[in-house]
Amino acid sequence: MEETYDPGKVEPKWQAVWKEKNSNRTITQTAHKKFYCLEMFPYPSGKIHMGHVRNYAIGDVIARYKRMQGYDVLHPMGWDAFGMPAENAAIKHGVHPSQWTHENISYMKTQLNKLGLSYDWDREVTTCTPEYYRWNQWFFIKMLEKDLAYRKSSYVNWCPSCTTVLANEQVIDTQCWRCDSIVVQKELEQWFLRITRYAEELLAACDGLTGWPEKVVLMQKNWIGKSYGVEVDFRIDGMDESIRIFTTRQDTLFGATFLCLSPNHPLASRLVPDTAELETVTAHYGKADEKIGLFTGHYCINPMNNEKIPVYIANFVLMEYGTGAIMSVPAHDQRDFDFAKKYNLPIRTVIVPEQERSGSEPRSSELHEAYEDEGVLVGSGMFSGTESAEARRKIAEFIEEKKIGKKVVNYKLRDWGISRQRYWGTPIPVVYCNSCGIVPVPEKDLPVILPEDVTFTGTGGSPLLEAESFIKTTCPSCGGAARRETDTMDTFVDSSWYFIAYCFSNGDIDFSSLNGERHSELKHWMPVDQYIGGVEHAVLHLLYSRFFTRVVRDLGIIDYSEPFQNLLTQGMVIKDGAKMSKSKGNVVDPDYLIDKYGSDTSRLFSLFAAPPEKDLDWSDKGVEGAYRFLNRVWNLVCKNINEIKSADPAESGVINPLDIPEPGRSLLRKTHQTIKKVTTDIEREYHFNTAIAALMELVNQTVSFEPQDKKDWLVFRFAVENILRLLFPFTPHMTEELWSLVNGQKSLSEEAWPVWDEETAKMDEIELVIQVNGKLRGKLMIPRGLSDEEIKQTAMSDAKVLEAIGSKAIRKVIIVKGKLINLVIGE
RNA sequence: GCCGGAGUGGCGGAAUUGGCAGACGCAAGGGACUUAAAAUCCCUCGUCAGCAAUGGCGUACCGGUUCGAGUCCGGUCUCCGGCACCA
Repeated sequence: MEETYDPGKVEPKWQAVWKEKNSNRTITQTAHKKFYCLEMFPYPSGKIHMGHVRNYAIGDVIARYKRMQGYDVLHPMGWDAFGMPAENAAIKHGVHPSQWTHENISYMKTQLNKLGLSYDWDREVTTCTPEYYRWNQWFFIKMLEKDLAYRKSSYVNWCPSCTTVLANEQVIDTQCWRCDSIVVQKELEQWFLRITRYAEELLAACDGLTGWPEKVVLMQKNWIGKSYGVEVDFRIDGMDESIRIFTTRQDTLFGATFLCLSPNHPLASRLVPDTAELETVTAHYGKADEKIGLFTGHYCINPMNNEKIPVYIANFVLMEYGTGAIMSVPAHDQRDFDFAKKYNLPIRTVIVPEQERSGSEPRSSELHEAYEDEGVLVGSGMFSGTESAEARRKIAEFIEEKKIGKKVVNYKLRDWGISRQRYWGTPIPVVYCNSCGIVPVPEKDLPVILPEDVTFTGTGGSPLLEAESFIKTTCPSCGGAARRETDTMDTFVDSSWYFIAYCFSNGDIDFSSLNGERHSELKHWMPVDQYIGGVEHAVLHLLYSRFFTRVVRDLGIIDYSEPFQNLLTQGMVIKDGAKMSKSKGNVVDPDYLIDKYGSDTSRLFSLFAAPPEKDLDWSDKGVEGAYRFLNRVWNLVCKNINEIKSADPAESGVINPLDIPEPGRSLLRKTHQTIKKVTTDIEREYHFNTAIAALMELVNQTVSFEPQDKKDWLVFRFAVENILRLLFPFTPHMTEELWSLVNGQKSLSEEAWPVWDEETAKMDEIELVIQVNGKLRGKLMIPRGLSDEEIKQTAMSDAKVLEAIGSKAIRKVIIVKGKLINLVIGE
């Protein structure tokens, strides 16, 4: 019976058993409590990395733990399968993106199964299949109907050599990541989703995200970026035209000494007809290095004091935020200050710190930098003497009364541009007809299939531009000749609703003909109870998903607004002080690790080395330690298997602690304490590292226990059975094998999570810590339930304590029940 | 610059509500077993003083509150993350 621990034998065996028994299938019983456990699905890049192992190990422990607790668990997995790398592989190696992607998926799926992850593969989704992406198109059509999708012209990163648009992430230091050409800004017609319609709701609901890390909620809030301010019209002198500016600092309006327009502002080209001149500023638009300005020759009138101030075009003014025009108050804004210094413009102080309020004169000459803090207004007409915050309120009122502007709320959040000039993505389902214009593809004609028969050159933009049979179509409206949209969707669209797709049984996604049963499936499983993934998605993916969930809600499909009840952002896997990455050459290959130690060891180490939300420092020696521990457990069971089996299982669960002498009694107590500790550690923010540490303590104590008689063996068996149950979610294969040796037929995956008995878990005696003036002076074992006076007398009987007290008088006695006594003595 | 987070042994990390600092693991040193090695087992392991019992010091730094502070408050330093010309 004394076999050595061989994960290479044990792990495939149990993976086959689980598959055969279909242990991981989703059971939907609406009367049961449900738990939807979801890990972020991977991009099928080729192989999984340690970050995946960590992410999925965390999710698998939670899923298995919840199943043992009697929940119906939904634990699905899928593939975020559209995207650039597949297209690059096509260009580089001549393999079709579809083939490349599906081969990767197939390999990575075997890797995930080798890790023993308990996914219900019946619900697998792959976003590059027509069955999946048709719903991207369907949602897009629905959003068009609701005016949530629209087309507009905007500036994008354009590589003139590859003739394609680049995502921001693909622009490295103003150069194209592929060909190193200088990327230029180009105005293009693009499709947008109107996420800004939900800006206020998305922001307000942030406060309800109590199951999310505060940091992530804050990042979402900052990204949405709400601010309160005013818009004010400045009339252009000598023209029947005015410029509308936005500011949050209307308290500084009297300090405006010039006005700046974005080079992309519609008025810019009218005020500066010389395009060459305007181009000198435009070329530096949005670049943080230097401030470039151009005087337009025009002036406008500050409506607060009727002052004439010059109008500039300035490269640092963003067209995308506010109105694309600002008033410049160099005394109280560092950017305006820098600009004023460069172009020799006046600087006028209108806010002074509180302590300088008494009769201060404006002191523009002294300023070395802008004073951006709050203060008291000076030189501001009827508002002088008012404190900043109060002045902002009053001036906003004044502006509205005089009808020179209005109060506004602004958001940094912009509409989501989803057009990509790439092949490997969801075709945007619209056609362009010469007579009807933009026509959506009717629902019945979906999906618009991405053609497979295209050529990849890497130049000349998307291969779809050359696919005449795809492009040429007929207008659904008039039947005339029409051209298809050749842009595809941003892949973030795919991942914005995949968690809803998993709720359909058998992977049979269908939003358009929801009957009662299908509806109730969605209702039953949504929202996700626990979502787990990397913090790098803290803004985009999570925000898009929150947006999409609301759109789906407003289509009447679900009645939840928030997709993810609880969010766990796991830390990175670090080795030698840096994130594991191919370029750093510090990767550990999961395949190698599984071959050498098995997946149980790999899982255990990645869960033990750090709490999930923190970065994990990889240590090869630490992995050895995890492997050693599993060997200890293995030997603990195998070396004692006959004695364990002969202890009656019916009795071992109901041992009366009073019948057991020490040290068996102590082991029994430890077992109950460990059940409690592991359970509460998992419940408390998934602190698996301390849960595993507690199990190691129990294993150590069990190993050193030497049973003397039958009662002792009952205690031993009880400890062993609980070690296996508690360890099962972490290392399912090894514990299944040992469980089958100890307990026969029933699989551990069908067993319940153990419960502890509070009374047995309690110590007979407590250790009393004795302090004198807060310093540790002694420890004593005392019976539970002594009175305060008895505790004091006991403490005072200790020789070391008496010595520490000496002849001094006791002034005060502080007793913490069951823990500590502090004797406070005089000097 | 703004907004977060974190600083605990040689290392990863524990310490649940203000109550024994360093659980558990790794590394290191010593020993047992062995012809030998691996594996395994036992002991030591914050720091200073001491043969020892024991005592002093110690959770980035300075100060405060408290009978008592890794934990709370004020200030300083360092590191990490996010955003960044958002008017």
